[in-house]
Amino acid sequence: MSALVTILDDEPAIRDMLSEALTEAGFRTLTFARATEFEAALRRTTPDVCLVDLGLPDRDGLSVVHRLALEQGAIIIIISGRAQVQDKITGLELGADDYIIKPFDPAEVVARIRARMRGPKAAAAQGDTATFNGWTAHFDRYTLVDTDGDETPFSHAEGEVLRLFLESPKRLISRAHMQETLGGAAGESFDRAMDVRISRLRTKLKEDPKNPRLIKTIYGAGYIFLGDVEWS
Amino acid sequence: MSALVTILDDEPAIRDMLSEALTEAGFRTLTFARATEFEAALRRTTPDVCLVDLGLPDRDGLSVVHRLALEQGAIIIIISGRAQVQDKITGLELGADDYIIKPFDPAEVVARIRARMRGPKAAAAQGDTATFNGWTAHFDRYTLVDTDGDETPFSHAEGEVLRLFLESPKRLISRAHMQETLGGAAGESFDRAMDVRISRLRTKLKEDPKNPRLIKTIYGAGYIFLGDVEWS
DNA sequence: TTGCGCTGTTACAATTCGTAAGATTCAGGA
DNA sequence: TCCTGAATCTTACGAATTGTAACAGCGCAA
Repeated sequence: MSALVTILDDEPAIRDMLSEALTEAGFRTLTFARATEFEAALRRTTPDVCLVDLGLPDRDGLSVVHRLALEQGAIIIIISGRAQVQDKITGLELGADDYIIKPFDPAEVVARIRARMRGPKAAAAQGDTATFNGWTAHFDRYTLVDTDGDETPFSHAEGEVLRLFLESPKRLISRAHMQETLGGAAGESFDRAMDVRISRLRTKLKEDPKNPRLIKTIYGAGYIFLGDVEWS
Repeated sequence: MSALVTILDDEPAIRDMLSEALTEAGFRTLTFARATEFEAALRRTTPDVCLVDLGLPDRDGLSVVHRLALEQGAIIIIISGRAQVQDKITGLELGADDYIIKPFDPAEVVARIRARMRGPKAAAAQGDTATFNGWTAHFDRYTLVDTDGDETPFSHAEGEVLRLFLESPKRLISRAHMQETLGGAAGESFDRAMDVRISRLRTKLKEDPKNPRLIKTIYGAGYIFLGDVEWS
C-alpha cells in the first residue's frame, strides 16, 4: 500500500538518484524519460505523486503538468533547471504543488513529498488509521500520535467516540445518535457518560476548554468535529 | 471570503514587503515581530496561512512551527535564511508545508500560497461561510471574524437568526416569519425571545444601538438586514 | 490478594437561552 | 409641540443543558 511516485526526467543520472532515494524512503517508483511514455503509462496506472522535469526532449514539461493537474488527482512536483521566478510562478499556477530547482538534494525531495502527503509514511501501519490536524489516530493500536511522534494511548470507549467523529467530520452529530450507535446497551437513564467520554477525549487532544478547536458543542443539539480527516 | 495570512518576521522590511504583495493579491494579512505576540493572537483568531521566519529574537521559529502543526489546521510556510538541506528537512518534517529561502521574490510566495490553497487543507477551510461589510461568518465553526482577524463565537440560536438574515439581505423579514422558521419549537407565548436573540446578535456585531448599520428595525413590521452578503 | 487502569455515576460549576420587567423609542392625535 | 399607548430594547434572573473533577465499581494482570 506504499505510495506510487513517477519520475519523468530525460537524464538517467537524475532518474536513478531519485528512484534510489524514494525506494529507500519506502515509496514505489516508476521512471520515464519521455513524456509520451509517461502519458501512456497513465492510462494503466494512477500514481500518487508525479515528479516532472520541464526540459524534456519531446515536449515541454509544462504541458504535461497542465494535463496532469486537469485530469489526475496526483500531487505534482516540478523539478527543473529553470530558476527564474517567473518560471516558478507559471509552473505553480498551471497546477504544480511544488517547484524544486536543480541541482537538488534527493533528501529534500523526499521531505517535500512527505510534507504533501502528511501522514501515511510509506511503510507504516496498514491498519485503519486516520490523520487530522497534526494528529494520527491508530485504531488498531489505540494510540494518538502528534507530529512530534509522541504517543498518547486512548481507551476503547474513547476510541468509539473518536471514530464516530472521524467518520463524519464537519457534520452535526446529535447526542441521540451517539447514544444509539454506542452506549445504547445500558439504560436510557439520562447518561452523562457521553459527556464524560468527550471530556476525556478533549483533554487527550489537548483542546483548550474555553475555545475548543476540534470538538465543538452545539447547545441543545449535539457535537461537531472540525478537522481535516484523511483515512488510510 | 478572502483568506487570512499571518506574517511572523522580525525584520520590518520583510513584513512590509510580504504584507503589501499579499494584500495586492487579495489576501488579508496580520503581521507580528515576535513569537509571543503571534501566539497571543492565535487565541483570538484562526489564520488560513502562516508565514514563519526561523530567526526570531525571542524564540526559535521551529518551535512555533511545531505548535502550529499540532494545534491548528493552517497552511504553514517557513521563510528562512537558513539554506542548508538539513534545515529544510527538519522544518518540513516538523509540519511545515513549504520552505522558502531568503532572499525571495514576494510573487513566488504568493504563487506558492495559491498552490497550497488548492490542496486538501484549503478544501477543508471552506465550509459554508458568508462575508458582509468586513465580517466573515463561519457557520460550521460558529464564529464571526472581523477585519482584524478577531474571532467572536456565536451560539446556535444566534446563528439561526444570522443565517436567516444573510439568506435574505436587504429585504423585510417579518417577525411572524422569523417565529415560524425558527422558534416554532417551544412556546408561542412571548415573542420577546426573538428580540433578545437579535439584541445579543447586535452586540456581537458591534452595532451602535442608536444607529444600527446592519440590522435595522422596522417598527411594527419586522427587520431588514443591510449589508452586502457574499456566500462561499 | 493487591494494584492499576478503565468506565460510569454523582455533584457541582459554567454556559445557553427563554422569560420577566423596567426603560426606551415610535406613531399618531390633541 | 406635547401626550399616550404600543412596540421594541436591554438587563437580570432562573431553568435546562453541558463540562469536569472526584469517587466507586469492575476487570485484569502480577
